[in-house]
Amino acid sequence: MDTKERILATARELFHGRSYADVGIKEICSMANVQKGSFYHFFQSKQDLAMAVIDDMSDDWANGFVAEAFDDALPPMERLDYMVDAVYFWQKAAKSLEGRMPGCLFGNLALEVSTRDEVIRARLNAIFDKASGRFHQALEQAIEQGEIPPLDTKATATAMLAYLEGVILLAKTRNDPDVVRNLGPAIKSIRIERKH
Amino acid sequence: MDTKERILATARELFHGRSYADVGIKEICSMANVQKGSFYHFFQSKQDLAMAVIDDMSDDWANGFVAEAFDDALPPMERLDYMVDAVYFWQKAAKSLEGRMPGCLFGNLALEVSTRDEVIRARLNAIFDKASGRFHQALEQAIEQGEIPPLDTKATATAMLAYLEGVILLAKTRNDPDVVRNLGPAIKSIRIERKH
DNA sequence: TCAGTATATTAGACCGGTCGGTCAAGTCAA
DNA sequence: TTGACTTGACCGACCGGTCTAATATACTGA
Repeated sequence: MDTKERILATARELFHGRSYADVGIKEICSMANVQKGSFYHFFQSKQDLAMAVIDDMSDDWANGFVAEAFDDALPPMERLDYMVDAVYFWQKAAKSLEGRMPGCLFGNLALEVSTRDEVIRARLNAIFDKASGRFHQALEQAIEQGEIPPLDTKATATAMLAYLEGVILLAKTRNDPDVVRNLGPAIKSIRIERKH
Repeated sequence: MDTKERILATARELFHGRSYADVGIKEICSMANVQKGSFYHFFQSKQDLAMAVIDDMSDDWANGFVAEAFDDALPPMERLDYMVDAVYFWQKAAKSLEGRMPGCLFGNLALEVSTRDEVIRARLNAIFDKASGRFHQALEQAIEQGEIPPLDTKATATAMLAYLEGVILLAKTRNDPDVVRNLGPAIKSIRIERKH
C-alpha cells in the first residue's frame, strides 16, 4: 500500500469517525506513518484531501454494496430494503469497533462544511444526485413492473434519500444503529404523487 | 440587552450559520462587543456556551412556531404541513439574508459534535425526543379523530422527524429552500404499521 | 445620607498548544 | 543526472482558556 493510499485511507477513517475540522493533518500523517512534506507532495491542501476522500468513498460505495443493493435482478422495492439493511449492518459494525456510530460521511460533511466550502458542497451535492438517481431508477422499474402505483418518481426518489439520511442522523444522535433497522423499512411508504 | 444575552444571541447566529468548530470565542466576543474576561465570567467553557445556545434555541422553538404548528385547534395532519411551511419560510428568509441555507442547528450540531462530545450529544438527543413527542401527539389525535388509519404512532412520529431532518439536510446541501417545500409535504405519507 | 465594603462585571495582556502550510536538504530509483 | 519522493524543522496565525487589575453596582450599618 503506497503512501498516497495510506493517507487517503487514514483520512477517510478519521473524517468519518470524528469530523473534518476536528482531524488535523498532523494526526493523519502520524497515523499513516507519513511525514508532512510527503503529505503536501500528494495533496495541495486539506480541502484537496477532503475531495479525494469523498471521491474515494463514493467509488467504494458505487462498486460495493450500493451496486449489490440496486442490482437489476432484485425486485425494485426489495432493493430499498437491501440498502437499509446494508446501512444498518455497516453502522452496527462500526459502532462495535469504535463505540460510536459514525453515520454517513457525506451527510456529516454536508452539514459541517457546506456553509463554508462551496467546492466541497457542490461535490457532495453531486453525490446525492447520483444516489437519488439509483432510487429513481428503482422506482421507475417498480412502476413499470406494476409493483407500485405510478407516482412522481424523481421527487419520491429524492425524498427517499432524504429519509435515509435523516434516519442515519437520528440514529447517530441516539448512537443506536437499531434506529436504522426500525425506521428504515418505512422508506417504502414515502410517496409523492404526480402533478397533473 | 445585557452582556450574557448578547453573547448567547451572537453565538447562536454564528454556530447556526457556520459550525461549532469554525466559530471561535474570540470572534463571538468581538461581534458581541464583549471582552474575553466577561465571556468566561458567564460561561465556563465553549461547551458550556454550546449547551446554553442549544437550550436557548430550543426554548424559542417550543414557544414560537412549533407551539403554533402543533396547536390542538388545528386538524392533526395539518399541523405537519404547518411545520413544514414554517421550516421553509424560515430557511428561505435566512438564505436571502446570508446567502446560504443554515439548515437545522440541532441537526448540524448532532452530526458535527456527537461523535466527540457526549454531553452535547445527549442534550441534542433529548431535544429530538421532545420534538418527536409533538409528532406523536398529533398522530394519536389524528387516529382518534379518524383522520388516518391506525399505525405505530411512536415509530411513525420518529420517522417523520427523521424525514424532516433529512429534507433539511438535502436542502442545505443543495442550498435551496425549495427542496423543503417540494419534499416536505410527503411527510404525511410516512407510515409504520403496528406490530401484532 | 453617606462612608465603607463586598460582590458582580469588565478589561485585555498573556499562556501553551495546535492549526494548515512551507521549505531546503536529502534519498533513491530510472 | 534527473525527477519523484521523503524528511523534519520551521512559520505566522489562531485556538480555548487563565489571570490580575480596574471598575461598576449593591448592600451594609450609623
